[in-house]
Amino acid sequence: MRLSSYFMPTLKENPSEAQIVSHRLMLRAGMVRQASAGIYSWLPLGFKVLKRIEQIVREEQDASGAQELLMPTIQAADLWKESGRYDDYGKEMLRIVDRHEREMLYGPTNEELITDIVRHSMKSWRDVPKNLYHIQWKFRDEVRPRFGVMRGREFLMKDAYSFDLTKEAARHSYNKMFAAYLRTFARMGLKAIPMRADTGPIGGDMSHEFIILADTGESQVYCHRDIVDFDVLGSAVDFDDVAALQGIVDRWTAPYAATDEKHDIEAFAAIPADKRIEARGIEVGHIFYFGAKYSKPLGAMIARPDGELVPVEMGSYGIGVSRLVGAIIEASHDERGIVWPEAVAPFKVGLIDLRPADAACAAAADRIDGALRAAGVEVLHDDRDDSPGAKFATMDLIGLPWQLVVGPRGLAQGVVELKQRRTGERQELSIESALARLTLR
RNA sequence: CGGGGCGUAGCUCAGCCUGGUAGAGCACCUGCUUUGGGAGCAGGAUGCCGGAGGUUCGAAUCCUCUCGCCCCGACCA
Repeated sequence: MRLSSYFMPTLKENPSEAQIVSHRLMLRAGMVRQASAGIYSWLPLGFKVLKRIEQIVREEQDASGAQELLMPTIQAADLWKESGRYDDYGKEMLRIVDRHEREMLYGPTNEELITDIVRHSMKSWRDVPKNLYHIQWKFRDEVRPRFGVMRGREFLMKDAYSFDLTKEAARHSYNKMFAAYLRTFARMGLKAIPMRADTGPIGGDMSHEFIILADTGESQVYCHRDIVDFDVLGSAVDFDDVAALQGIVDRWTAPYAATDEKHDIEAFAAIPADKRIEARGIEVGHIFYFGAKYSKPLGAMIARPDGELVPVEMGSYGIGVSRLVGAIIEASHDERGIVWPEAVAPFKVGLIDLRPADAACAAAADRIDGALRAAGVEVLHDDRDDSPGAKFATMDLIGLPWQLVVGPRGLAQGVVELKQRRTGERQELSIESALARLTLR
């Protein structure tokens, strides 16, 4: 992509409405534009990142055996009256009346809808287990949206719902999501720590928030250092191996890790001082077992092998996809701008042509651009007629993992400069070795 | 929903107190010079001063109402 024709309206100055760093950088990098409070348009650069994150989430859900579907954003109020949540949900729910005076709502979540789908077609123990998910826009009319896309009113969320015959089977479904989440966040270059979360009226130990550590996080969290140093899961996870999966969950839930509201001061104090971590965290995922909370009132019953009808055992599993865009920036930036983990970066390489007016520079840059694209590497090629400083600053701001600088000075020596955004490390190489480096893997 | 603040050019903001032809920097357009970390000079375009009422000869400025946005708190993924 040539920057001269790409729609990427960057800002040199900080918009006054943005306080938190990810919000500022997203606006400055031209990733999003606020449409109204807590509601954003996603511009090309931001949309690319959003789709990358969404795709990683999708791949890992699929790998765990979950099946994707798509439910609507607008739901009928009737279902919510049936579950009893229509009145409970309060003003956070955006209520709409259609032309027939029928009460509708913009879905803040989908438990009712999925349960409705399932109750009509899941009748027997033979129909479970199932895990159905979708990635869809939700709306919660927050009193005070803030932090840009991290706490918007409209947000993109992956929500999965599991269906099982027994609580034991539901635990395995829960564990699958637990492992899938570890993999998902690790792939995005994040250290997400599962922390025991409030289970509400259900009780038990089956609710975890996945928290990433970032100085600007919204909540205070406490954990044992060991869990931060845990290895990311290898590629081989057998999601059908009940015992192995339980082992993974046991291992990750053994060290102390809690958010402020679940914090146990005594238990934390028992950890050796040098192993205690007190930090700020951002919740990017939440998994939850809730048994028959919805299946019972909505009559989602399945027949056991002995013929008795029982409410299906359910769990729900959310990942804040749009929130992750902000959260990743919170966890990965410096004073010059965003530092994208390669897996979610909008482009892998920023190709800077320092002097597009110079025929040799332009030819070299074009050749590199073509070679990278032919190798399947996404490139943002800065071919604008602008000062070098402006180009470097823009490229640092938008945070592409690699910058490849082509200029007259280097070309005269037969070299280009390759810079790694994260470390700032630069190296002069021949065009061929730079290409080889960037097209590896 | 309580408390506070801000709406003036695409962005950051001055002007408002004390009413009198709407400003600066950056960004944008033209030309020239420049070219390895947000360049220089010259010229140019850009605004219903958030909206509606009112006071006044005259309102960005004073008064009333309203809408929007931001921050702190409570709440939440």
